[in-house]
Parts: sequence; C-alpha cells; structure tokens
Amino acid sequence: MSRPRSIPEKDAIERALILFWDKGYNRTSIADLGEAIGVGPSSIYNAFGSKHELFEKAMTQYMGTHADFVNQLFADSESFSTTEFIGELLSKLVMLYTDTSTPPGCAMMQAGGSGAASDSQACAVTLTMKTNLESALHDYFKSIKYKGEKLSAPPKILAKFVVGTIRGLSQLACDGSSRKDLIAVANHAAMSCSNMN
Amino acid sequence: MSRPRSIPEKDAIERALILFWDKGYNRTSIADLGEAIGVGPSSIYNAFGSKHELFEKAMTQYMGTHADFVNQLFADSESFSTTEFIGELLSKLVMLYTDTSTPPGCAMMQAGGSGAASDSQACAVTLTMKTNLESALHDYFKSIKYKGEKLSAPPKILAKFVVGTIRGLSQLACDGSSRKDLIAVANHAAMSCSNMN
DNA sequence: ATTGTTTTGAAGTGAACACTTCAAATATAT
DNA sequence: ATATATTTGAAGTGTTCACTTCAAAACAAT
Repeated sequence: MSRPRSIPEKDAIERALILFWDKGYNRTSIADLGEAIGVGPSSIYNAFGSKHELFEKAMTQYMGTHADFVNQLFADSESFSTTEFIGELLSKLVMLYTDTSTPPGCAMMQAGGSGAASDSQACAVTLTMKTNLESALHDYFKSIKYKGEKLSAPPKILAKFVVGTIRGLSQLACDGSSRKDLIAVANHAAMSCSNMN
Repeated sequence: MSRPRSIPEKDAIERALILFWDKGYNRTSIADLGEAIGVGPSSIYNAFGSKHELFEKAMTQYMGTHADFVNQLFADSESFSTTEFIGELLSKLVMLYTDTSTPPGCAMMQAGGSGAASDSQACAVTLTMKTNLESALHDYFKSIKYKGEKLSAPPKILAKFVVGTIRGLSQLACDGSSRKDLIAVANHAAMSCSNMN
C-alpha cells in the first residue's frame, strides 16, 4: 500500500556495519552511510531513527552473523578440554579479525573504541557485550574448576586474561600482524590457561 | 627582552597530557586545552603550532616521565629471569594504568585509539611507539633464546603476545578492573612465557 | 621612560557534522 | 484511474571545531 524501500533493511545494515567497522563510529558520517547504502540522510533517519540506533543495529547484526560462532562454541564447550576450547575460541576470532573480505579486527572493539578514545555513543553498546563475554568466560572457568580440571589461575583472573588477549588480538590484527602469527599467539594464550597439557 | 609565558611549557604540556589521556585526542578541543592550561587558543598555536604537535609533545613527555621505567627495565633486563622481567614490566605498567592520580589505562593507547577508532592525527605517533615496544621485546626474547633459556614460544610470537597483553591490560584498566586483579593477570601472562618456573 | 620582542585575549572564519523539513516521487490496493 | 501510505531528494539549521587575525598588553634591556 506504500512505497517500498530502495534497499532491504538487512543489506542496508550490513553496509553500515562495514563502514563503522572500517572507519569507526565518529569518523563515519551520515553522508558516508547514505552514500554506501545508496540513499539520502532523510531515508536513514526515517528508517533507523538516528546514527546511534543504526550503529546498535549494525553491532547486533555483527554478533548474530560474523561472530555467531562464539555462542555456538560456548554451547559446545563440554566437548573440549580447556586448552582446546580457549584455543578454538581465540583461533576462530583471529580468523574473523584477519578475514580480508571484511575490515581488520573486531567490529565492536574497533568501531566503538574504548576508554578515553571511545566514540561516546558507541561505547555503551559495546561495553555491554564485552562485559557479557567476560562473565561467560568466568562462568565457563568456574564450571571447569568445579569438574576438577587444574586451572593455572583463578577463574576470574583467567576470564580477564582471555578478554584482554582477545582485545589485544583485535588490535594486533588492525596493525597488520599476519593471521599465522596471531594464531600462534592465540594458541600460546590458550595453553597457558590449563596445567594439563 | 620579551613578554614571558604565563605558564612554563612543561606544566602546560602536562596539563594537556592529562586531558588527552582522559578524553582522547578528538574529544579534547582546543578550547578545552586552553581552559586547562589557562590561556586562549592563540597562545596554544603560538607556543605549539597545532593540536597535533601539542599531542606529540604530550606523548613524548608521557614516555619520558610516567612510562620512563620501561626503558630502565629493559636496560636492567639481564638481572632478571624471563618470567621476572616480563612480570616486572607488566606489573609496573598495571601500577601506572591503575594509578588514581592520573587517568586510567595507557595514555598513548587510550588517547590515540587504534585501528578504525583511531583519532586520525594521533595514530601515527602512537603506532611508532607501539612498534618500538614490540621490536624491543622481540630483541629481548631473541637474546634470551640465544642464552639457552627455554621459551614457551618463538621470540616473535612472545613479543606479539606481550604487546597484546599490554594493550588488553590498558583497556581492562579503563573498564574498571581492579589493580589487584590486573596484577594477577600480569603475573599469569609473565609465567606463560618461559618453561622454567 | 623608551624600545623591542613576544604573548595574549577577543573576535572571527570556514568547514564538517548530526539532524530536520517538506514537497515530490513511488508503489499498492481499491 | 484514484486514493493512500510511505520513502525519498534537496535544501537548510544550528552547533562544534581547528585554526586565524590583530591590536593591545607585558615584560626585559637599554
């Protein structure tokens, strides 16, 4: 009964995601987004409300598609030893961060920034997701400890260590480290979590 | 023979450093800097040339004062085992990142951002310094290997691992992790570098 | 006191940006 | 064909920003 959109919502969000991922939140202007999506500013505001809301939708889509394997891996965590599980998690993240068909690094971390350099609006969304990851890892390590496997440090510390490593990997990828090197770093970090190797 | 500056250069740079450290490069405006230093925009441009040049001076001062211990530690590296040396390095960095008398995290990493979210002008300076750290670590691990100590991974990989860990620690500090927890993470990472513990 | 040099405050410039407005365009349902 | 509901392009708004201009102010040396 009404005029249809010139581009499906999902495709528009994906193009926005790539831009945010590549240039960051603040450095991506509405004009840039409009050009990439192929519409004017008014269409963006009509469809998404604001730059910030579009960014949130882009990050959600990122988590649901590009980074979807993380949730699947947590669901399958019982099939792995600690070293295997963390190794799989970190390696697959490295594969994503060094995938040449998308911008380098982690979209959430690179697009939103962090701390002082955080892109104000973007910070809140991405901080939530980072916090979720840390508590998921914390829960994981606690359950491992409960089962009697020997961890090399308390669950809380290992969770922070792994989150820190993930952030480091994302930034190393952005600064040009090779996939091969980063996989080696990932495996090194994974092996350090358990005393049973 | 001429009108003196209203504030010594070093003090002005220190105030600028704190601001950049706290808010990042882009979010710190010339007006902000002027207010903090106690002068108008024209004085800043007269004294420092541009926002970017002031930022560079601030980062150089940061390296020469707050983060000076890094160079000293590398100079004394022969007095430590690998685990001790990396442990000292990471722990002292954590002390700096969680010092409540200065903004959280590493000034260079937080103020300049990285990758996509990098504050354009700031990126180049900080990237150079990060690269220097990685090659210093690389050299260190190579010399250790040469001396016959057993490393848990190749020098190149360990160097990247440590740099990644440092970046992770800075961000964890910014997001509110306690000094105690981060010291534990630092020690865990340090122990993972050598097989002789 | 006068001179010479530099700093400083006040005002201003042009560009970039997020966001708005609204009439015209475009499709569907009748 | 016409009515209806939504999208769209073009133009514009107000703000923020890095940076400039320049005459007055502040000091040291003479």
